[in-house]
Amino acid sequence: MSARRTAKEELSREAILDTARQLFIENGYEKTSMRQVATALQCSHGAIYYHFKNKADLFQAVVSHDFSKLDLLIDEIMDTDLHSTEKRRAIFLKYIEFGLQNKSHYELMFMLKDQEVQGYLQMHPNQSYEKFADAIYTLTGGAMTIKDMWCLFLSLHGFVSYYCYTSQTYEDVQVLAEGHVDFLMKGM
Amino acid sequence: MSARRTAKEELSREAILDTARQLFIENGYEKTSMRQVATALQCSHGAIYYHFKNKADLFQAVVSHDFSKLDLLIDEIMDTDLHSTEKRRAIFLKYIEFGLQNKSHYELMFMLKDQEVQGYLQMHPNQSYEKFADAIYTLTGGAMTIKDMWCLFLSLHGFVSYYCYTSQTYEDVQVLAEGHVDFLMKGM
DNA sequence: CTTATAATTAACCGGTGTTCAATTAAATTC
DNA sequence: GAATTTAATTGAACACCGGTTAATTATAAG
Repeated sequence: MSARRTAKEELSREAILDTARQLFIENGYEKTSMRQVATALQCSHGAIYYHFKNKADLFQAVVSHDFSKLDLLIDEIMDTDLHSTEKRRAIFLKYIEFGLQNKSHYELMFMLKDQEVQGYLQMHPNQSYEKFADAIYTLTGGAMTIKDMWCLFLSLHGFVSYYCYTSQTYEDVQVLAEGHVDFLMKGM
Repeated sequence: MSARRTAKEELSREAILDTARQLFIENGYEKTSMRQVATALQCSHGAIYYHFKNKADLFQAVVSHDFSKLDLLIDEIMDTDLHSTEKRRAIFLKYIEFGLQNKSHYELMFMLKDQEVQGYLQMHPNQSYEKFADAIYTLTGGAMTIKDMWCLFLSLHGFVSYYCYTSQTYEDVQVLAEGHVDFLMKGM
């Protein structure tokens, strides 16, 4: 193969990010290798190092881009004209969906303590909880205590956290997720 | 060094288990190597293979031993003469206490992603849940659905899982734990 | 034509789980 | 007590895989 691709086939930063994202999400940080990413991109593993300093840097780039997605999803729901109870239900479910469709991101936010990556990522894990709590607080008209909101959050987190460690996708456990959300709303 | 140790310094299965447990707990499954275990034991890495078939087998042996602890704690509560509602509360709280007082064990039991080991291990978390579910089922006189029980379990798991990744001890979050249990019992 | 750019490839270095012939201590037999 | 057998341990070797670097080469741009 030629030592440099033709213009149209040039490796773009975006293409690397997209492929890396997919693999990180699928297999997690540690079980995704630069060589895997390169193979999936059909390029050499060395090429990636032209665009990203190292593996942690690549991961950081992927995650920091996706980090605002959850906030956006919550905003979207808040902007619908659903009834507030339904909005609440939708947010709970969306939270689970997001967590399980971005398992490795979720791990990073709430569960990972890898020092190698930690150095690169100075983010607040509770940032996404704040967004969540604000929304729920608004939707219940302030009728819910801070404490109960935290319990609710932890109970959702339990679902995500558990299924993060299985190979099941969100689609696989969607019905269970809906049941879990119903269970929690019953107690509110 | 001689090719075989003297009788008193012979490598015992128990010694390997104890050292391996410590390392698995400290660093997790994937970041603990057979060579590390051997180094800590001051023996050769080959020696371990005389006592255990392979790494997953060693890990399995460590974890299966520790799993029975939780079952015992539940039995203890069931054998008290508390009222069934109080037993329920006590079991929930004990579950959290166990999880947070054995954070690394808990991680090993419920939060390990390794495919290689999950095959070996998946039986145990489920078995441990069965114990939990049986107890709750008995205490509610069969009034609770299987589904709701699983939700309850996941909601407890959420609490443990979250605080597993903080430096806080069970004592630090005991009040919060009691609140969480109350929150969940309210919804039952 | 020259230069900057972007890709390839080999290589380095350290790590992994696992196997196995060789070795030695202990146990058993004579 | 000596000879033999058995059991436990060693350490080298195997066959990988990992991140990262650097020299090299081919393309595009100026």
